[in-house]
Parts: sequence; C-alpha cells; structure tokens
Amino acid sequence: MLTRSEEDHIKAVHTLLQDGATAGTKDLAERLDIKASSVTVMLKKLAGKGLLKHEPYYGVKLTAKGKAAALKLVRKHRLWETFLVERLGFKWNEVHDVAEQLEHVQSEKLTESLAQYLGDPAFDPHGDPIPDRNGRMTERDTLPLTECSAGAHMRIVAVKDGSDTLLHLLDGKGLGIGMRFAVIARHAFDDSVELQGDKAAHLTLSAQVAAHLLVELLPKGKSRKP
Amino acid sequence: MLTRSEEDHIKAVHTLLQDGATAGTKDLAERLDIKASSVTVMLKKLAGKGLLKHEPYYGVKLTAKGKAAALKLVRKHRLWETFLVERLGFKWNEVHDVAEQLEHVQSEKLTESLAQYLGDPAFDPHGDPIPDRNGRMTERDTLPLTECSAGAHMRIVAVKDGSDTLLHLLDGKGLGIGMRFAVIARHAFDDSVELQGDKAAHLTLSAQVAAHLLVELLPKGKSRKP
DNA sequence: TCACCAATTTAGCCTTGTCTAATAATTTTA
DNA sequence: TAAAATTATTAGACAAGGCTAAATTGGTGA
Repeated sequence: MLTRSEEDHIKAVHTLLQDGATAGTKDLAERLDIKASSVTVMLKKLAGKGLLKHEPYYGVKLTAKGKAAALKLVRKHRLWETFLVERLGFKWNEVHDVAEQLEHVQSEKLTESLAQYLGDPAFDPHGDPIPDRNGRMTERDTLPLTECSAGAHMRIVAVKDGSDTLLHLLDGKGLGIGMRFAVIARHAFDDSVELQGDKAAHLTLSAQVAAHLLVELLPKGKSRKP
Repeated sequence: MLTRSEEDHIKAVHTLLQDGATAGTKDLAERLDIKASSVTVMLKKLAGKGLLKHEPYYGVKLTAKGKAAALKLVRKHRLWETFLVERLGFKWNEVHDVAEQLEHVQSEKLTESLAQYLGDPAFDPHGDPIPDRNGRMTERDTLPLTECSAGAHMRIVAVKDGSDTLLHLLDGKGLGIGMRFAVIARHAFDDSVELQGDKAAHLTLSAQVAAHLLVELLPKGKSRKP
C-alpha cells in the first residue's frame, strides 16, 4: 500500500518518462511543486521499496513493480475523468483536479465496477488511452495536426495539455474528439491550417491550436465510415 | 478547509450525538480507533477553529459551523453509498469503507453533480436520510420492528448498523428497503416476529433481526398503494 | 469524608513529509 | 582544463497527528 505522496511521486515519474523527458530530481520537484531535497528523500524511500531505480544526474527509471503502480493510477485517473465528463456533465477542463483526488481512492472493486459501468472505455475525454486492468493500452497512430499534409483526411483523437483557454476556444469552434475533417490547406506564412468538415463546416486554426490537436489519418475518399 | 483527520473527528462527534450518546473524549477515541490523548489534542484544535465546544467530563457539542461541516460529510457519504449501490452494483455491506474514502474528496461541484445525477435522493441504500445541500433532512416517523404491534401494516425503511452477517441473512430472506408487510404475530416467548408479505411471502424474524429493522407504519387496509 | 476508579489531560517522543541552508557532485562553458 | 553553473544530497528544523506514561480531575462507595 502506497501513501498519497508516494503515489504522486510514482505517477510524476511515469508521466515525465512517458513524455520522453528525463525524470531527474529537479524535474520531479517542479512537477510536484515541492523542493528538490524533498524529492531526494522520497526517491530513496521508493527505491528501497523496489519501485524505481535512481541514477543521480541521469534520471529515475521505474521497475516493473513501479510501472504497474503508475499504470493503475493512470487507469483510475482517466476512468474518473471519463465518468465526470460523460455522466456528470463536467467540461474537459474541469475534471483534472477532482480526478487527481479520486485516483487515490483505494478499492480494486470500485475501479473495476466503474470501468464496467462506463463500458470499459479505451480512451478518456481528452483522447488519452486508458490502461486496462493489466496495464495495457490501445495503441494508435497519431500525429499533431501541424504535421498533416494538405489533402489528408483525418479524425481528431486527442487534445494535448488542454488549458482552460484552449478548451474554450475549441468549444467555441464546435471542435471535439472524434470529429472528421479534410485538410484543405496549410499556409506557409503562419502555419495555420484550413479544415473542411462534413456539413459545410469550414474552419481555420492557428499553428498554436493545431499543435495541440492529435489526429489519426483516415483512408482517403472514405470521409464517413470508419 | 479541514484536514482528513479533522473531518473524521467532526463526523464522529456528529454521529455519537445523533445516536443520543454523549461525545466524550473516550467515546470518540473508541469510535475513531485512536487513543484518548490524541482526541484531546484534536478537540482543542477544533474548538480553536470554532467548530465545537468542549466541556470536559460532560461532552462535546458542535457549533452551527461544526454541524454544517458534519452534515456536508454525511451528505457526501450517503450520496456515494447510493451511487455505489444503485449504479455500480455494490451490496449494502460493501459500500461503507469506499464511501468513507470518497466522502473526503473536496469539490462542491462534484457533490452537487452527483446528487443531481442520482436524482437528488432523500434516502441512501440503508434507508438513512441524505441531508440536502443546506443540511436539511427529510423526517420520517419510524420505529423498530420489535415495537410494532400485531396486525399493523408497515414498510421497511431502514436497516440499523448493518453488519455483513445481518445483510447476508436479509438477502437470504429476500428482504430489502421499501418492502411492505403485515405483522401477523409477535411471540412473547422469544420476541420473534411473523410477517406476511403481499405475494404469499411468509417470514419469521428473530428479535435480534427485528431490532435492526426500522419500519414506517402504513394506514390499514391499504396494503398496496402508498 | 476519604480513598479509589474512570475519564481526561499533559508531557514527551516518534514518523511522515515537507522546508531551508549548506555542501557535494557533475556538467557546461570560457 | 579550470571556473562557473547546474543538479543533487545532507543536515537540521518544523508541523501534523499519532503514541505511551504519568499526572490530574471528578464522581462514588464504604
């Protein structure tokens, strides 16, 4: 059984590694909003419990045990986010803090009942994959919309690091996970992107916005059927 | 903002007072499963925050502020219990520990969204009243089945202090909240009670079981309609 | 009324997780 | 390559919330 702080540290390590960053003492301190010296102490403790390996000035790696613990937390976090959005009517940007609390509730039965209740979803409301009970996630080929060439057909599958203001903008344009578009043009001048939706919907997105949208390419011509 | 331990203490005081017991240092220590000396310290802290008044050797009383805090916790606890049973398929006896964790999640919006999602229930799966957002509870005239005279028509509205074994027994007999019965007989020898349900269901309950069932009397003759 | 028993509090200690300040180790840069 | 900058660790302190042991308080029975 891990304490709340131990769980927070494990998850922070996992998130950093997932993003391709190194998980050094300093990086963890920033992410957890505590001092580096506190992180040092906790890393020692977690290494002692066999959850991670710590190589100073190089970074932390999770052991299999640590990885499993992290994935369990990610699973719980994303299941709760799904619940909050799909059942309780929260907006994308309102769920994080609450899910952060709910993910620490300890009950195997609760987690699995919730998953089943939600229909064992494979992706959360932000489009991020939800690990199954064994820690396995559905893989998808995605790319940022900024790297999508003109003429491509695609579907929006995830929103990266959605801040309040970004989500507000997307809401305003009626954009959401799962929507399909054709890329009409990419303007070299400002890297903005023009999209054409199914129903005469025509949109222009700035490079900043496009960079936050992950899309999945669709076979051409089939603009409707999956 | 209260800490988890502060919340636990406040709720323990409230529960004891609710049951008509006095909330002395020792009683609280027993209920919280900590030592009396620890309770003393915490009571001092809570009194300092204006949540309760402490009269040594006499007992603790909650202030209006303390009462409000306690009712908020009770509300959250019972809403979560309702969610767990009605939506996730938990049994009566499986919900307490999980609800104990969930009740500490801090989010006004979560609480109210959950309440709305559940249809603003006035009673939880054990039949206990759920305080509304202002702390008000629906009142009901109830009495233990042991005090119900022969010939009376009644409905089971709550199960007091349901242990695993009691709930298992009730399940086995097909008994649940909301069911209507006529009291056929009360046997002086062992205080057992005989009940007659709508559909030829005939049951005998021991005094021990009957004492745990709270019932609401129904106008005679109307065995069907509320 | 006095002595005892139970309830309560006080005093001092421990653990967890944090902090600050000082020190050490490593990498970067000039 | 040596100084500077960055990163990490250690040492000592503190707050929260628990514990044990000892002292205190209040009620009660002989």
